[in-house]
Amino acid sequence: MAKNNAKEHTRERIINSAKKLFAEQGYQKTTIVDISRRAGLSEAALYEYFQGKEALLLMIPDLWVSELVRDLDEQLFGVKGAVNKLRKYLWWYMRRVEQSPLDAKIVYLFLKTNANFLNTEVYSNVKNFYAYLIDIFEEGRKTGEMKADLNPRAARDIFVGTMDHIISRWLLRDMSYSLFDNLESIFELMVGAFKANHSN
Amino acid sequence: MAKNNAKEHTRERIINSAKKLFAEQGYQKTTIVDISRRAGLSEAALYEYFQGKEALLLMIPDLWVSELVRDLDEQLFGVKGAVNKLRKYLWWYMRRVEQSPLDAKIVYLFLKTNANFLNTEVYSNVKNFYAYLIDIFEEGRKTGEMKADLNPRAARDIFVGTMDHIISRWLLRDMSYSLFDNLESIFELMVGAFKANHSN
DNA sequence: ATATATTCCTAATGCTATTAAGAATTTTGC
DNA sequence: GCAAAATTCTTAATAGCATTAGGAATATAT
Repeated sequence: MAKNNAKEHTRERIINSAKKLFAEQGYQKTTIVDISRRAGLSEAALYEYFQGKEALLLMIPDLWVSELVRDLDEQLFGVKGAVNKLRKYLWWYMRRVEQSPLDAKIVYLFLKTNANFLNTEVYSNVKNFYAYLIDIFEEGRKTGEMKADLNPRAARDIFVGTMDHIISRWLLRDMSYSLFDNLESIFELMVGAFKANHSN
Repeated sequence: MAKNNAKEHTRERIINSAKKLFAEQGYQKTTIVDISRRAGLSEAALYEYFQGKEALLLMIPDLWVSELVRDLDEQLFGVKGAVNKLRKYLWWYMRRVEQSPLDAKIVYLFLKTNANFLNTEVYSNVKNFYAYLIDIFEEGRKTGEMKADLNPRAARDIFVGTMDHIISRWLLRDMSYSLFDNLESIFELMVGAFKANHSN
């Protein structure tokens, strides 16, 4: 028990060191020595905990994204209406990104360029995450809140694309402004594409 | 002259080798030896032509994007109406991506994660490229073809985000389907957000 | 035809990920 | 409590790769 705690603690120290360094300096410029020093270990000891540098990179978004997926259900529980769900989805996700910029940076800037991305467990979690949107659009279509001929996949592409674009820019610009700037007007504009025409 | 031709030819051979290898195996897994072998040189000779591996990476999108910017004006010349311009913009760009998937892969998957991206000349070209959209939305707003209260920057974020999302997915999936699948329905849906309501 | 500049090569150099070999420490079975 | 086994750790290789040194081969110019 003391053992498992200690081991878990060391593991976390390594992950946190890696997260900070990857996000600060990028994956390539961060060395195993940097990470192990910051975690208070020799570099060889790190290999007792992780298979290598790439495995360590993949571990970070794995933890973050699976926690996000767990949280999503709860966040949308009780929200009524497809448009309200969409809004909640966007604001909630943006806040999570704002709260964990290091994780977000790794997912958006390093993970997606990794050749193994499509084979990772992270990827299947990300898919779940986006699949939720399909359900929301389906619901909106069925209840008449959204266009009767709405193509849920097309709508999802627009929604996800816009969201990811805003986040990527924010990360590239080093989080120097609020993620929520202009979010309202972008959301309103985008939702205008999905909503049924109020012929009043 | 013979000299300059020869030099230019070697330069191009190096760029083409790098382009192919970066796109195939990724930036990290491609070595300078790989590139120089394929170009028929020793690795040291390559350094007569490029400062290093990263400079070589940046050269590729630099050439591509600046050629795109040059072409854009001509392509939109004579197209009437903001929505028609938007459509032409999207279809033209998708075709260019389809025709130069190696360049596109490097821009989308390797360049944007590079810490120096914002300081490159490529970046200012990309900005020009996207700035064009602002003009189109302004025009649409003024002529009444689009909403009177349209926020051009918000509209651009939606348009660019969606476009980039579709392209990134296509590249990650190894270009295994047509980029134009469903493009029409996505475009129609998106444009619905921008167009003025026809109260007829 | 010699001097100068260019393009190129082989052989370092130095950095970094990963592994080897085994020491120090903790855990386990008694 | 304690010896054996497992674990966690360290220093010292090893090997791959980007980049540079030093100079040879080739082309250019006067």
